[in-house]
Amino acid sequence: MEKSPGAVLTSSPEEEEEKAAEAYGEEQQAGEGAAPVVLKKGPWTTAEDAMLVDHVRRHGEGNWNAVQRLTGLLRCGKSCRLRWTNHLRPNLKKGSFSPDEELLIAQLHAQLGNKWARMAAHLPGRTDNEIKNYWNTRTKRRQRAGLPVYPPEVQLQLALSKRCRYDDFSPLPSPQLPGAANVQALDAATAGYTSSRPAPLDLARQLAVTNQTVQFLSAPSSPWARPFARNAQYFQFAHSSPVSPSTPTGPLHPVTPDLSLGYGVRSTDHSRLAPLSPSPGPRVELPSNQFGQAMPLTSAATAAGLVPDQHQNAASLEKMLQELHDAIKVDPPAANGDAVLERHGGRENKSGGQRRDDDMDTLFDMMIPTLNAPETVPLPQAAAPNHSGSTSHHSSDDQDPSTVDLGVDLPVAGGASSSDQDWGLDGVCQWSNMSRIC
DNA sequence: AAACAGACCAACCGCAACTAT
DNA sequence: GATAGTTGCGGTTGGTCTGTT
Repeated sequence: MEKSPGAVLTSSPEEEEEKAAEAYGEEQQAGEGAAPVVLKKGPWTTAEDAMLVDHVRRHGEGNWNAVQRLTGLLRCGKSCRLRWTNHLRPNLKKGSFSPDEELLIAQLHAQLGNKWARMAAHLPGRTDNEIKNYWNTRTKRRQRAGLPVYPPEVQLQLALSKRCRYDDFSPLPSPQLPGAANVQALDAATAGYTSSRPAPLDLARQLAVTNQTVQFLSAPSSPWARPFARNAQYFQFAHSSPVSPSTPTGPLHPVTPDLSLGYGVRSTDHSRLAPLSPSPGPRVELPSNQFGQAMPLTSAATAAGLVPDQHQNAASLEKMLQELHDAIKVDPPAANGDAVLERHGGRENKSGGQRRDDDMDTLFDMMIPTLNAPETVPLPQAAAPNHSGSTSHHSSDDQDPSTVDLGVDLPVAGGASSSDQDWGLDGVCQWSNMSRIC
């Protein structure tokens, strides 16, 4: 919105300017010992803006309480600072947020919580107030609709970071980065881990760089991989013949949450964001709650439709998962029952395998609320606002990042349909296109 | 056309951290 | 170390705009 600063004034800006000038003159005449100046509140006038800009031009930023004294502007220092930082300072980017910015905000919020100023530092030209307003309105709307607050990519990252407690939580790769740079960014994001633990992005990175299609022709031997197989209908198999979502006989639904594009980049948004690879080569697809339309498939039907040349891919993925499985152990449940994933060199202990399996189930549950009943995937328009998704309120300000538990409450949609609707491929219900759906 | 609801935005308030004396 | 002043941040409020009924 580009509202005029004086839009809500009961008097015109000119009148306000006149009043300000009068007050300024009176104050000058009154001199020392005069009654305390009654500072003005409310929207700023263009004249006040001009005075403030002129002051900053002369004296620079800071020392805001001196503005009133030096210019006669009837505003407190706080108000001056706010006006300057939010509206008058140069290089401010006005207008609505771009899809990239929206995604970055989601990522940053997942990472930082309500740290608007720190988020603004990652968004040049944007103010904390702007980001805060944006997030609050979008979040409120989505919660009311029972939709997940975070995009699926961010949910996955949250799921991984929530299940695994690490020494740090590295910056996310920028969605603006081109594909190769994103892989580098992922590397950079994981490179700072000095402990023996894996970086939280490792799983996704491995999946991203594997660059292979996946398939499950039979139940995987690894319990770690079973959830993937159980939800195989949510994987895309790039090697197979293209299966149209509308193809009645198509066993697979081409969902495309492409982690290889860096967290937060939907592969369905290639027009907006650079893909990892310039060529549409085969890639691993992770489960997603994105649906172009309803696909009431069962895993059995999915498996029945697999083509033989995908067998090798399944083995490849399973091998990769097994390696990951071997590299991670699960601590005994904490007091609160949370399992803690940690790296270790040996094989799993007796109970670890089951818990890893549970972890992956949990991950899928968080990612895809419909997984437990895929046959009931409703039509996109059947939103079910029966769950108040919640954002974590990170009240523990400035916690030591080495100990911070990014316990963001994953805003899982209560209704199976909500995520379908929200992250649909038709552009109607995308993250960045929510403004008028409720 | 009017009423209403929701979205959007600017600005205020209180608090905490920081800095100077 | 205590105090006052300043700055920054996050939560909240209130006004306007816009779409819907």
